[in-house]
Amino acid sequence: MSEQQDIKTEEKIKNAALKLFYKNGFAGTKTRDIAEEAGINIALLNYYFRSKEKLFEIIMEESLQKMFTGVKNVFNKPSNIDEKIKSIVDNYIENLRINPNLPLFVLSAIQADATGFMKKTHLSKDFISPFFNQIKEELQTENALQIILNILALTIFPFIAKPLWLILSDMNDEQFTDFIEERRKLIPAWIKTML
Amino acid sequence: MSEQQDIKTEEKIKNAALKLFYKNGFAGTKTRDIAEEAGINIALLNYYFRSKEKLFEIIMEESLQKMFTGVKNVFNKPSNIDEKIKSIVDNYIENLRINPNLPLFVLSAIQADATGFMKKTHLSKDFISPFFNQIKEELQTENALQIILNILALTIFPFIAKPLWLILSDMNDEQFTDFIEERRKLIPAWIKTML
DNA sequence: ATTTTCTTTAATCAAATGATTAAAAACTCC
DNA sequence: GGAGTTTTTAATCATTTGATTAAAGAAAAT
Repeated sequence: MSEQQDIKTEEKIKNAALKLFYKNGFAGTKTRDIAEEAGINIALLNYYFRSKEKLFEIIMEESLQKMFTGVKNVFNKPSNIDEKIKSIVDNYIENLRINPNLPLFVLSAIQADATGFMKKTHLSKDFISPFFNQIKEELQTENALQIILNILALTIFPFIAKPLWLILSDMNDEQFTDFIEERRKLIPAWIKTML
Repeated sequence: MSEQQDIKTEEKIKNAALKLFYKNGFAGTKTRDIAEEAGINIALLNYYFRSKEKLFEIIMEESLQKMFTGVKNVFNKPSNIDEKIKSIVDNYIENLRINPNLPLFVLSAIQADATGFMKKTHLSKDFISPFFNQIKEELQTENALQIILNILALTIFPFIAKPLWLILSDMNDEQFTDFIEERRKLIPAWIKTML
């Protein structure tokens, strides 16, 4: 068996699918586009993944993994709040540099089918509870949820709004990268001033 | 001519189209779905709007209007920064209460076709310049762009991430509304502490 | 009332699209 | 090197989908 080759073809399809799903969503991505992008025959897509839908589910599952595994570990790490905030921001920005349109992909898919998503994912309150409780107790604030959402908003939103922001701010890609690098340092400071 | 009836049918189609485009995007929305949602024959869609694409462009144009006209006026109003920040947040939250998934719709569409969008819209640096310069000059800060993005992020992101946030925070719709109402007051204060 | 114009419908078309099939090609193992 | 297995391809199918057409129905104008 050409183990090496098998993995390569399967991976080629997944890479192509990810790229197109991220850009155009499920309905906007045609199996023929994926095949062309991957440089393979359309039938291979069904041979390896049975259907476009199954392929999408795999991409989605791995995307959720990328989006949440890192932060989950940070949430559960035994360190102080300042360190955690810094880690969360660093973690997200690092991931988003590699996959800038992962959030829009995930959030669009959830919006299109929130109930279907709920059934498949294992996300719940438990996910943020450790961090939520730490903020609430150590800082004696009732705004722990607001603060958590602020961290996510300040970090993730720029990537979601990037194409529009480039127009509004008249930046190019390189300037945007610098702009984000600046934010990476500023966001933890901003959050601290809110507390 | 049944002027009244005409407007009604056209409006029914537009309302149905907006609802479905917002939820499922352009590719995910089928003309038959729009027709069914509007309670009309498919041919009427083409009779009134020539094509699905033209209908989409109209919805997009009106959406951009809703998304930017209000803020543009605030930007250009001769008032102090604190007042402006408050107005921007109030303005957005009011609009987003009515059309919660407008931002995701617009941002997804831009991502799918950034160049096509650039050609049609008249947005540019000029849009934020008045507010940008005011912040820069009155507050002597180099972070004016970061601050503007923060206002947008803190205000808009919760609506984009709403379906996911409801799961993560274990809120229901009513609690989310209260949560946003709280933010409406908190965001201007948070921004002030950043300056 | 009758003609004319505007609106709506059912039926249909052509292209796009997800999926399958049968056969060829490549590879593995003996 | 040949049987058996896995991978790949070209061709095709059935359905979906955006759009059109021709005719019916409703309203307006004369």
